[in-house]
Amino acid sequence: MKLLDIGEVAARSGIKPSALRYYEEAGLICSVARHGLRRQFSPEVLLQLKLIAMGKSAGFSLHEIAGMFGRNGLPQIPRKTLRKRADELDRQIRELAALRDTLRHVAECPAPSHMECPTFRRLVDVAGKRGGRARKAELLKKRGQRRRPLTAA
Amino acid sequence: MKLLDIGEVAARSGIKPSALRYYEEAGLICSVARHGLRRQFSPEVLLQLKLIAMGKSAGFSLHEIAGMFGRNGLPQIPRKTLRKRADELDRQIRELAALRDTLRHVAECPAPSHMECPTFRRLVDVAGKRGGRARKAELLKKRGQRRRPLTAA
DNA sequence: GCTTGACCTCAAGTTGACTTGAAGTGGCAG
DNA sequence: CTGCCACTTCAAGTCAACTTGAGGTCAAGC
Repeated sequence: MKLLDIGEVAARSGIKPSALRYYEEAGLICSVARHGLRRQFSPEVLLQLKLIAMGKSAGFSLHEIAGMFGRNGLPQIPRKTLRKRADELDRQIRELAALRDTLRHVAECPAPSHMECPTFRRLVDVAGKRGGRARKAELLKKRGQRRRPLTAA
Repeated sequence: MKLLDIGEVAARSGIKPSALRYYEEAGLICSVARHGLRRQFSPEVLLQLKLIAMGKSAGFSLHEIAGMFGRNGLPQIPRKTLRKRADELDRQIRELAALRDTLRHVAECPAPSHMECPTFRRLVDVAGKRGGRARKAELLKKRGQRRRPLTAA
């Protein structure tokens, strides 16, 4: 199993070396050795990076992701928590789908003002309904964080 | 149509007054009048805020969202762009679904190391396949932004 | 053996999205 | 008329997630 140095990992993952060092510092990934000064990564890290990218895309902070995948990059948290996360993702997926449908609708709809188009209002409402209460509770609880970078970048 | 002052909007939307002012400053919403010094918002703004929340949840930056919904909070951009956005959302939804499935799988799977579980690997791979090329191109193009906060907060 | 270039560390800077604090304003209840 | 209190502005602070820059290391090719 040959090792990769940081430039190689960067090239294959599309993540800059500086970010990779930052991730290592943050405990999200770890290099398995050094060649001189140079970090050597196992190819495994590419999979971990994919997981990290997925997590970021899902709106989790690096800190949360770090907590999600323990030491070796494999998830090591209570099943219950995992299921809760999955449920949250379901909610988020529904919202995104609503936004997507809204955009598609707007792209087609010839109405002069969307605010008056019933289809538009219904679409927007859909997003709010599901989990509205839960969302509010979460808001009150989490005062002051959850910036959630969207990634995809 | 009665107007709301900022505290009222904050209470109904769950967004702090300071953030609302910030959004106004950024051109995402606008107050329709002043009562003394106090901003007065049309109830319409609540719908706009919902759209903004959806956009944030979808991973768009406030700047992007501002570009998405013009002046009065209604989308005013080329249909083609809207459709492209919708397609991007589709991709993102697929990724989130993959992450969700991965989490659910991990919550159930009794394998000692997930990295060795074929189901796990397949799930993770799914996310990467679709749009890998497109993603890379975007990366090269957008150097240096797209931090994407996740919101949902 | 010398250069080169990809790596290293560490501190400081950047960006986006807000929040916080100080100092002021003004409508309205008493 | 007097307070009060929710609002106002503006500057500065904060936090996450990186990036940038200065100054240094070292293995490999010439």
